[in-house]
Amino acid sequence: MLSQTAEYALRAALYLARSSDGRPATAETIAGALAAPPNYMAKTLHALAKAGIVEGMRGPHGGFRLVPSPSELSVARIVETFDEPVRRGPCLLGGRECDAANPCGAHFRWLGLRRAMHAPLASTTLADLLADVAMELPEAG
Amino acid sequence: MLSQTAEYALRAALYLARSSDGRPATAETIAGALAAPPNYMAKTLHALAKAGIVEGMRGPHGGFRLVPSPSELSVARIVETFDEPVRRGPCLLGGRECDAANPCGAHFRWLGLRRAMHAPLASTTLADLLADVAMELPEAG
DNA sequence: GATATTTCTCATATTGACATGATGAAAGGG
DNA sequence: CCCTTTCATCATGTCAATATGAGAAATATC
Repeated sequence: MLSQTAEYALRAALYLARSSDGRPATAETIAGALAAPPNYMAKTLHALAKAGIVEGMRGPHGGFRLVPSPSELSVARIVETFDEPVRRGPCLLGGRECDAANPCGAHFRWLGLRRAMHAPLASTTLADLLADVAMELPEAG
Repeated sequence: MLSQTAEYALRAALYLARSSDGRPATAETIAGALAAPPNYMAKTLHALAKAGIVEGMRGPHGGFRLVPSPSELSVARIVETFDEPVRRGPCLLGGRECDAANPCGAHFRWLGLRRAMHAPLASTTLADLLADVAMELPEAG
């Protein structure tokens, strides 16, 4: 359903949303809490930073901070940083290219299906996912 | 959104649904019409056969035939032959495993989102996708 | 039963996502 | 100014999905 990288990114964003106590969290801390590969998590967080979803701060007491408010940050925005939503290519019914101006016979039905799948991603925010969660992190040992 | 293999399979099934004139279509014919790699298409069709979605018949005038009626064949059934829908693994909020009996804080919201994404696949049939299409194939000149 | 056709199956390349490791650049504390 | 901490970047390795190729098994036609 989601690529591994996109899921790491979503988990990291959820972590940051829960730990919004002012202090940024380091890539290593996040990776440790999420049982994710530290180096890969760092790379993923950097990609989120380039997309403006998180902000990276270097030096002691540095780390990553969530930029948008969780209630303003959709799951779709995180996922689309890594998984391309539109698949350019031949249309469902044959070999040729297919778009709105030159649609194949299944173009609009297929588009509708894809949109229906995408809609929940766009309408769900981090705050929605965390609605059942108390907004603190357990202290690590 | 879909793996390449699953998309080949969906296209092949749509091709068979349109060309349901009694005669089976060979893997080569289908691959040619869909601009797909012939050998890979054959392999994909075989996987569909093992899933009971198509039937393969060997020998002259053999080929592949769609088994269920297009109106009874959901896109989900085709896609799930190749893309595993359930992702076992650590939960969204942390490193531990997470299920209905021992849910993480985002378990049910996340489950709801995944179900919302899956529902259109399950409720859309091949007949739905082909609703705008005349049920004949153009003759290959 | 010989032959052509076509699926079925195995073996092997290629490619991109996933992951790891090392180094460079910025920022705070002494 | 030096040292530590941390992000930023580059180089490389691993592996599953994708793709290719060749041969074996089955079936219709003659």
